[in-house]
Amino acid sequence: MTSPISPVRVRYAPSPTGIPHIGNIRTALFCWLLAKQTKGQFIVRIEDTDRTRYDTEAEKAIFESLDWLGLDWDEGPGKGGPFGPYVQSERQQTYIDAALKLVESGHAYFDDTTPDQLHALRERQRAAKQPPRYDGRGRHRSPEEIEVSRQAGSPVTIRLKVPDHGAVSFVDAVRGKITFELKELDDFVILKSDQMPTYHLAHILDDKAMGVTHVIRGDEWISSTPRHLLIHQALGIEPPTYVHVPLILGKDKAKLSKRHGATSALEYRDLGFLPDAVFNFMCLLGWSPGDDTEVMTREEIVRRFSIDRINDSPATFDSEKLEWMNGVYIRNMDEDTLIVELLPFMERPESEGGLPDSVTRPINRAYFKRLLPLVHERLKLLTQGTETLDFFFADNVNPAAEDLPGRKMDAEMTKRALEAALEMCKTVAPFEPEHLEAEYRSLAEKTEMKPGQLFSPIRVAITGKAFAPPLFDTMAAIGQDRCTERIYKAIGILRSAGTSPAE
RNA sequence: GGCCCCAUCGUCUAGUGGCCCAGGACACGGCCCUCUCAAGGCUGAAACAGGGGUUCAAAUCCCCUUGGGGCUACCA
Repeated sequence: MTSPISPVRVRYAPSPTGIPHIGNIRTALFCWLLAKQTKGQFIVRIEDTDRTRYDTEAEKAIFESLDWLGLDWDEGPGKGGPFGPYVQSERQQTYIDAALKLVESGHAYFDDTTPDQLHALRERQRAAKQPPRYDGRGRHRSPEEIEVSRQAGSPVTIRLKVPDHGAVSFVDAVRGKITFELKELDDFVILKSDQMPTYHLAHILDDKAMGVTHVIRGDEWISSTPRHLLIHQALGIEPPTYVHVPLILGKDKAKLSKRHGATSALEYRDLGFLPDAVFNFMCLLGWSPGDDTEVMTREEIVRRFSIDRINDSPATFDSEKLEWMNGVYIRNMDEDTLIVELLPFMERPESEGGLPDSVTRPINRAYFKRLLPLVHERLKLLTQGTETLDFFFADNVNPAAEDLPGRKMDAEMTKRALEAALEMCKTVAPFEPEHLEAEYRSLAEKTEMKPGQLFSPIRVAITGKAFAPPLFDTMAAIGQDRCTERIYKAIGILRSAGTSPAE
């Protein structure tokens, strides 16, 4: 149960039936980590044997997610490798051959029970309070009967013969020994009537063919592992090491799914999260390095990762903590890198969260570079660039009258503050942060206001917001003329509010 | 229903029989810093699901109960 030191061959084998969610991708992450750590291989294989649920978009999303998180694979689609193809639908013949061989060796048999009959059987069992289970009726069908069904166009499957007594057990690398009674299992389908294998058959054949040493997969597979063990036995091959990792649950403690809001890696990307932060955070869901370290580089995680330290219990996804960690990563980022990340978000159309459409694209980089230090440590998400910087670019700042007064200020006092501020703004020179601060502080003294009281209305007048970067840096960056205009405008807003009957 | 898995603060977790009247992190409260918001510092509240064993000693081992989850498809 110790971590392997010899190189592993591990695979991430998603089925393209939906956008992969965090729980699913986290499994890929664990695979990747183990491969990197042991200098083994990380294989990606597309399990598209369910033709009815196949979705091109899902397949695209799988690769996009992997790319975005930087989980590069050694063998797989688009990359090739010595054991291809890495798409199951292209390996169909091997599954058919194997299934047929299992029939020949007496481990499996043809079954022509129709879906309707199966359904009726289950209904009867349910009504009789019996566990719904296939009753093995196909075991007694003669080759002739099967042939008749086949000619008649009835669906024919191949099922594995499961012994009706005995038990199978295996040692899971994270949970230890797990045993199942065989009488709990029914004869299950290994080759469907459309000649495609089920997951159970296909993955075993592929893993064997591809030399997979460790099967790392979600907890939900524990219950089908006895089936997989049985197939190995029938095929006369050794099973791999099983590593069942705990599931990731949504806020309601149910297995993560679409209805939990943002659940795919790609959604987090679009929300403004950094791949490194998501990577780091996901590693900590179901694994920990053993001390209190949480923020780690990829290299550090690769070095410290171990199967022994994978948790037994499921984790609930807490996006608040992810947001905090994203902030940490943003703060640790150098400015030039951050600019590159931030610009695309701010240059999106206004309707998609970008700067107002009136602001010309591309954004002036030199100006942007000057602004970034003012907000750098305030950002938690890349999408927040727009809201924290928009007033530097757009001149349509339009504060509401009731937002202008600071704490413990009435409209009259606010107006006085702004009028004094306006006079100074027109003439003060140089228009530099230190000088501005000194001047405005003495203005506060002269007008017998607390600095905060004077600064508050100015801040709102200039930025349109109660929360903004340091005032004088902001003013200097915006420039004397634009500041003057904005303060003037704010006074106007205050005046008309004061005279309106609604007040 | 049956089978399987799981069970430490709200959340992620440390803890592998004594170092634990349980440590860290997020979130939350207070204080400090401060032109606002952040960031930072200090600090507070907050958990071993319950019951039985085993042991000199249990969050840690065993059993039961309870709770949660997964599976029970010609889906993966």
